[in-house]
Amino acid sequence: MAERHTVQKDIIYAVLCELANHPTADMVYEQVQLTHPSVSKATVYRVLGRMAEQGSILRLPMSDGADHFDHQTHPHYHVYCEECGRVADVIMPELGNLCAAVTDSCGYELTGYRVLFKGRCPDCRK
Amino acid sequence: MAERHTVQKDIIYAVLCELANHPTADMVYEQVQLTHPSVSKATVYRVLGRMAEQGSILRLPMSDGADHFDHQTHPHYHVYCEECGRVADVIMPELGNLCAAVTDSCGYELTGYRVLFKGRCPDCRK
DNA sequence: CTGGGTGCAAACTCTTTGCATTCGG
DNA sequence: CCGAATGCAAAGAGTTTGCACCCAG
Repeated sequence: MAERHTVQKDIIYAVLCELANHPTADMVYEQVQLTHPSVSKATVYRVLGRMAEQGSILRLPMSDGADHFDHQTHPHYHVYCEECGRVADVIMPELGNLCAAVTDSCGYELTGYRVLFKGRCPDCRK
Repeated sequence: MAERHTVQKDIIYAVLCELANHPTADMVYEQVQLTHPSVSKATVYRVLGRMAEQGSILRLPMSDGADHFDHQTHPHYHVYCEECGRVADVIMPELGNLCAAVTDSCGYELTGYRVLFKGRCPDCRK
């Protein structure tokens, strides 16, 4: 019943940290392949999904298809470059105060919120 | 070259307004089927996609799979019920001031941002 | 030993696309 | 008429799942 420790988990988490640039599950898979070709895609998806559920990593749903993952779990925001698809961190004060207003206006009990900025990254602007 | 007016467009837009509850393309398709069984799913996706591109409706990417659509085009926010999937409008002051801070912190040229709240709707809370 | 984890391939969901046909202007 | 829009079915991307085998505790 207890969760087990496996080599695959270590590899996948290590790759996620190494890539750092908010990769998709598929990007993680590709990178894992380079050093550990025997790890299957299903395992990468399962491990990332499980870790995201447990809160040890973050799942970042982007507007365009694939979810990205972030090994940084502290609450922060992201910018998505609409030209190259790159994702960067945004440093900004918390918006926690928004939630109260929302509950008041619609009667929903809030559990969280998600903010995603879009634009063009410094490289694409040049 | 000019865009043409077709019956399908009218039907699809009418259904979108009628459903009002931020339906997915598939929900729109199902509803269209009831009265106009000859309209194909591809057309529903194409028409909704085109209208969203032109700005006559909004595409709302949700965390869970399918995109939802909104016939209300003025800028506003949404809450997603994690229990039943329902989407509601959120009345709240604009957050435009956020963008300046973001450009400063990461060097991205901002084109927009997206906010999505999550929680449980009044029905699911009871 | 035992059942959680893995690998593989097939299945699934949402969406897009190629192509022949239709029909609006 | 002419080409934008449609219908159909097949393909595509991203992700999940069933099942037999494997291995961590």
